[in-house]
Amino acid sequence: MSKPKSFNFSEAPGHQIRRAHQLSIALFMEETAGFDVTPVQFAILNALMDDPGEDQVTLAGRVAFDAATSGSVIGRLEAKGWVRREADPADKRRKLLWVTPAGEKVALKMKPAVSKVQSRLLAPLSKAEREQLGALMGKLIAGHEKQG
Amino acid sequence: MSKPKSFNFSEAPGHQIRRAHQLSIALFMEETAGFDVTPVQFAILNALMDDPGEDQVTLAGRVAFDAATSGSVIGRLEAKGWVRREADPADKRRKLLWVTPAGEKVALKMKPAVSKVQSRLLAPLSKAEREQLGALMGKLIAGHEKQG
DNA sequence: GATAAATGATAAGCATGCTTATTATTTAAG
DNA sequence: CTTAAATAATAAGCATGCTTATCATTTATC
Repeated sequence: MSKPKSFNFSEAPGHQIRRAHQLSIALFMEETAGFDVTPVQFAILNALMDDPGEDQVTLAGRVAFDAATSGSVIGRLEAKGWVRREADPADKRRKLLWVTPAGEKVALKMKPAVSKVQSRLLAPLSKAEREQLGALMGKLIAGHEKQG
Repeated sequence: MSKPKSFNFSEAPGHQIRRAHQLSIALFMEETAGFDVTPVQFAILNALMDDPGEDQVTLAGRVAFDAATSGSVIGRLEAKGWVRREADPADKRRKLLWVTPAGEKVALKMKPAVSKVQSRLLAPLSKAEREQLGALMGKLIAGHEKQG
């Protein structure tokens, strides 16, 4: 309706994505309040449970984190006693990572809440629309990963 | 193919959105390198050009920023001489904002680069898919704004 | 008109998220 | 085998982005 003088902000894809990200994090924090785990921390905990003993670089790549950032996140997880870090005897540059039993317990206990975040986030869309969105986002991301 | 033990991460909407956000920012920084303007700073500059003399709260709401965050972002813009802050004589709590001529010049000069960010971001999608994505994201965001 | 509640801005504190630099270690090249 | 290049981790620095607390000002209430 309104003709913006400079830039149609609300329809800009970058802005939409930022807003969606903002909503996603807010819902996560709301649903998982009390666990004291951020979305990023949960992502790392979760990824590590799938591949125990992974090193930081591989892990960071798999969840698409900056290596420096994931290092500090893992440091916080280690401080909470949810992740264990150990030097690789075969390559002393590397530090291998394991989720501790306590960390695993927390991650498992959080799952229902995390599932609820997803359904709440996508609640405004129909089932068909959710699948469409997932497919489009997947294609968009994959398209950029190829020519990384 | 692989059956994840814990959580299908790459397909989780929150993760997709985070990745897309990451890509969006990276493209922005790449295309606008040399301007020394972050996506958030451009957003504010741009929003202010549409509504000169706006106060921080209204502005923050319009671009969906946290008030504290937008305050510090505006502080940096002010330091660069691109935004002018002035106390509202009618309500001394408020500070009204204007884009300076220098700020306006930078914002205008950046526009082609910003447009390119958008086309590069959406490049993996067809025209129809881009429109679909925009519509779905718009619906998702609007759905959450309603029950804010 | 004094006082309580609300509002706008800022500060402080924490957690990403990035870049660049540094250090330790390993691999590759000669 | 020694030196150069590459790699993994960390540190430091900056910019979001949020919460909570504080301060000044304004509005509402009695």
